[in-house]
Amino acid sequence: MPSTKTKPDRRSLILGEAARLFREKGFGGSSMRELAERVGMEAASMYNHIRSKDEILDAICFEAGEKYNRQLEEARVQFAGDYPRMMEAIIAFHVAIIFEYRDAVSVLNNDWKYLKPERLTEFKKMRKEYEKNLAGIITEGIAAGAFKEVNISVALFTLLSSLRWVELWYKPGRGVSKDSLAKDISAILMNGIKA
Amino acid sequence: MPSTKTKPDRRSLILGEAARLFREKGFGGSSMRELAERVGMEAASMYNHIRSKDEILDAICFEAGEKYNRQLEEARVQFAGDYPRMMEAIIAFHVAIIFEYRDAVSVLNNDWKYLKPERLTEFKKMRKEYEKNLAGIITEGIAAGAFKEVNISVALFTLLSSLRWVELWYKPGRGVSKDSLAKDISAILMNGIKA
DNA sequence: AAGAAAAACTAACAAACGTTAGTTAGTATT
DNA sequence: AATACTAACTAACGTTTGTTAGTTTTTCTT
Repeated sequence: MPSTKTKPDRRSLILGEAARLFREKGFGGSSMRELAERVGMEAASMYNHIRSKDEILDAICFEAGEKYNRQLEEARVQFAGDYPRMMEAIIAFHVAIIFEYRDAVSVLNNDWKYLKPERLTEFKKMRKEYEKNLAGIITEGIAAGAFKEVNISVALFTLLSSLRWVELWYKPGRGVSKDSLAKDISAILMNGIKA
Repeated sequence: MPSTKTKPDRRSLILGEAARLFREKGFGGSSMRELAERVGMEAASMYNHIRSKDEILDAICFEAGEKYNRQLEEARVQFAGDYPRMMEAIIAFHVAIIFEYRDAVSVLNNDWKYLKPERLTEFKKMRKEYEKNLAGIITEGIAAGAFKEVNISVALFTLLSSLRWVELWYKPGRGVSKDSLAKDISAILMNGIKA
């Protein structure tokens, strides 16, 4: 049979450790030598598994980005027509992705601007597309009478930024479950804080 | 009379240009030579006005941080007892500071982690204190019956992150006034988006 | 067991980094 | 006019950077 979990998979190890390091020190502040130390090999040895430092950043950003794209499409079809539930699902999967891929999400959010020019353009396109889809959902929700007539751009970015902060704020050890966190965020964004 | 606007004030020029550069490329991604080029002098010449690259970051972060502290204290006393209005004022001054000191705010938000260890500790303390004050306001607002019984930490970070995003999203040329933006954000955070 | 392929190593490169030293030109003070 | 100060300059320093070359060790295949 084909090896299912036998491979050590050094490349994934490097990418994962790189995400951790970039999260702590930023892309520019992280050196290949320090990364190599964490991985447990010499800097030069890593080049047997990756092409360049830029390629590492590239892989992390786009792999994480695609996770978001897939989940958004899934929520779109699964809760078609039911906008409040769809929105809750969107909030929930954002939280879930952050819980599972915390380091990569951090890199996606903070270090995307250091992508090589050509790929940077593509990344921005992907991101804009995501925002457009999400804005579309809000617009439809308003049209369907499910949402208030809020400013769509402001609602979009309030939503995205509230979710982004989870990555910056959430500390794994604190015993906060992702379900309760998603629920609390939903409560505030859906109903506000005013009594 | 003492010179009120006669001084060229190279130090401020350097700090301002540094904020712009750090915003674009990050602290680690910005070199003293590139900064010097933007300022219009040689890299070495800047050391007549600043002590080190770290000192630049330090000055930007703490100066911007103090603006927030002052304004929060002001809102606290000005709207004592009226929690909805106080919250709206807080949202408004966050937006106002971002409109006026966009670059510095970006550095404050993104590059604070590169402060020298000793100052980093102090910065974190300042930040934690700010969050504590804001959390206190929310808590009091709930006790006074002005706010719903939301999760305080989640409300706090939803608020802060929604405001933080303004810096990332807002493009100066787009003709969005800071008053209308503050109003739209307030509407969503206070009342939610659900119809 | 032999040979091939993969993955580690050491050593070194050229470039860029923050910063210092030493000097010079312009400006203000005496 | 002499002096002191400010702010610019050029040149260079010692590190660190990402990366390559060449070699040796480990692992897989036959």
